[in-house]
Amino acid sequence: MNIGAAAKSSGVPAKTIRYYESIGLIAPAHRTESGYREFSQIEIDTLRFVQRARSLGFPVKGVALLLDLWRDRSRASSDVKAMAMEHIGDIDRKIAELQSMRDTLLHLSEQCHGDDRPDCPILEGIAG
Amino acid sequence: MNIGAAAKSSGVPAKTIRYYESIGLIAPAHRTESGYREFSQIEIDTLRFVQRARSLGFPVKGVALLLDLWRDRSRASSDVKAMAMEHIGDIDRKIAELQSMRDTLLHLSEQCHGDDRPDCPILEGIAG
DNA sequence: CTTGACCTTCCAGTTTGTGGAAGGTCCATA
DNA sequence: TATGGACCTTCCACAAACTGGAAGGTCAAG
Repeated sequence: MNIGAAAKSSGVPAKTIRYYESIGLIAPAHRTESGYREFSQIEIDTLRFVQRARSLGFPVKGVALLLDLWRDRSRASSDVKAMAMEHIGDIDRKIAELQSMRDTLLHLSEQCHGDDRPDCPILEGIAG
Repeated sequence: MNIGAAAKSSGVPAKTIRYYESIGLIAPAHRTESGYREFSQIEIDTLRFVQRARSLGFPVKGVALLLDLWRDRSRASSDVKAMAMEHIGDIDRKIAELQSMRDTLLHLSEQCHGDDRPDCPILEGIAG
């Protein structure tokens, strides 16, 4: 399978596959005589794993760790769970921050007429 | 006021003030004979505005627009409100995405023993 | 043999700063 | 007056995670 087919099959864009290879997240692909990359089913599976882990918000370095655990048949599931819980904590902090922004903005917006007049509690609120 | 005092007074780090100047978000500061930047109270107020708008999650380009509206005494408050509502929409989308990640991760984590055994529904879930 | 869809590498840009090096300035104290 | 420490200056590099585009090679069908 060449990179275009691998991209379609894994959900990771061709450009991104090359990028992942360049940063060492995935192993360098085998090449045909003419230099085209070739991907086996195992490599497609790996790419799909990466894609899913990324879509769960794990940073690329976290995905690298997850890949190591995934391939380590003697891993302890507690190690994986610890990573997941820590990541959930990160997500919770982000949600809380966004929620706080949202609350403030909504509060300010509710006080703003939103008409042709210049009077604007939103700007006043930001100015403090 | 030199840049260090401006930083303390506005909450924007000195390095970041220089950066904002370099990208044109704020006007170039006046300089003393020896080349030090000097900030007036108005500039401190502007920096504080920028700091607050950023902390509400507005991107730098959005802050630039807000600054324009802030300084435009003939603005319509509806323009400001529209920006705020759009930004709230962005935030809502981010929150929803994070919430979805969180739900999936928590669901997988709940199925994982988290002990010494290698069996791990989290990795299985990511692998698909 | 040509054409179009692939593939290759490499460089640049995105966003929002942060860290650090090399060197000039200012003020207080010895 | 000299000197030391805390400022300030510019400039370059790095962070995360890609994405776009240019220039050029390859493959398969008609």
